[in-house]
Amino acid sequence: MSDGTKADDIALALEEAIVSGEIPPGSTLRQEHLSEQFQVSRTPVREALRRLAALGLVTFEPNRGVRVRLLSLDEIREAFMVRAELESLATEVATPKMTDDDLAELERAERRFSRATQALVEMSHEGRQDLEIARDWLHLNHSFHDVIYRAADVHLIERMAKAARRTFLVKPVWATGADLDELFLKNDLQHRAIRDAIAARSPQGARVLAREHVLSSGRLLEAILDKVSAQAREASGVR
Amino acid sequence: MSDGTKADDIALALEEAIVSGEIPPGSTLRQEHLSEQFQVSRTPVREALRRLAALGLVTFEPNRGVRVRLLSLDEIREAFMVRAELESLATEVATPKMTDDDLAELERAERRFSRATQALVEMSHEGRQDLEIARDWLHLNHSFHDVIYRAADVHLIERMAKAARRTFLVKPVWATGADLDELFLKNDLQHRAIRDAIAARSPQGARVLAREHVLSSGRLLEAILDKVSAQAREASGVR
DNA sequence: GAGGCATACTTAGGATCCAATTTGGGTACA
DNA sequence: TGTACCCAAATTGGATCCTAAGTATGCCTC
Repeated sequence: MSDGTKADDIALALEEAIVSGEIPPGSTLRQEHLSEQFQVSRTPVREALRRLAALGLVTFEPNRGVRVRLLSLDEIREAFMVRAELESLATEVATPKMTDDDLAELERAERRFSRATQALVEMSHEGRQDLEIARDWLHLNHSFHDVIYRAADVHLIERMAKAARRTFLVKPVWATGADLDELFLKNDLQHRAIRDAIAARSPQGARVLAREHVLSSGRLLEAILDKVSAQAREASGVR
Repeated sequence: MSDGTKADDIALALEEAIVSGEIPPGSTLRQEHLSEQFQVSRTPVREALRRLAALGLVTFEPNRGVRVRLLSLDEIREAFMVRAELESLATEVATPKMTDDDLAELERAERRFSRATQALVEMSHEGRQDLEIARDWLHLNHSFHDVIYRAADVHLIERMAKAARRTFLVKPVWATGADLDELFLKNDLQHRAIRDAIAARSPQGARVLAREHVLSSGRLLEAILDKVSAQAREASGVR
């Protein structure tokens, strides 16, 4: 019960659980079950669900319950298109506004992300699957862009772009492999290029690079999804 | 109680009332007042408010009530930037997908909007203030873009662009005058240009035109807001 | 034995009730 | 006279209860 109302807390917790894949897409949520899980009555639970419904994470089916939304590949592609437009816009707006402090922070964020990418690639070479490293990678990826948002001071754009971020699940992001390493490294290099363009005070350049970067991330995710489903097919074929 | 739950109905009604300016921005909403207004208990009212809060139309201040969000000029500008990006993206996506039927419908929408613009300009010349005509104009403006969205078949983009549409109020749109006529007519011509680009199967061209069109609409709204506030200043000065 | 209808059970929607927090006014004291 | 404190009224947040809608199960009929 960190802050404010319980409905908000529950909404946050459920959002996290849905986005992280802890609650599988397509499953139906029982209000009573949630209420005893969070040790509250059904009232705040329902208010939280209304919020999630407005965000598009769940759908209400009157008198039948709420269902966790499951996204098609098309919708995931759309989400990346939206992010590409909005993040590139934010980057363009941010470029002239970035102070030296902001640039220094951006560089720190970029370094941290670089290290996370290194760790991910090493992990891939060793054939390990460390969910914590993968989660860190994703989080630091977002952190980089968050620095830009903060400098751009565009609350509405930020809010909508982050809504687009939340539409797809991060759970299946944990396929790695030699074929993907190249894409991961490219992703890392793109951060550097974006920062260079900002440092060079080129709004248009930064914009184009940011756009390409997000679309490239989308292709990376698609490659990962392909690989995951291929592995799943193989596994079921063996069985 | 057209469909589904009362919470949904109330949310729709409140959304309309807020966007239309019927409920003034910055005012606080009393749950009990709303419940007797809609002839229901406070429970569905609160669920409706949660939905509006998730959409960003109102803000919850714990134990203090909900406040209708009031937007700064900066945020209105942001909303138009978002719309410019998303609508141009949708237009680009739609262009190769438009069937002849879609194009015919787009032309009809454009014609209707043209007539609404004519009516608006005539009204301006006669010095009248007809809220119905103005409302029609805005509605038909949206209709034109809705045809494009339908053809593009991009639900997420459409949802987010429409969320951006809803962030600003349409109430102050009712200043007219000779200085604004030019901008209204330009707006109308841009629709024609966009349709021509789509008909010529030029996704990039349509995209650029759509972007410029939305940004131009933003400048139009700013001009209107300027005029309205100037008139308000004059009125209070006279008094 | 299969299909349809009725009934019981499950679950969501909505109303009412209680608790907790805020705010405004009034009073007492410096 | 101004300020601080306290109490009461108003209002929201949350819990419980009731109703209605939907689903499943079982019985009856063909």
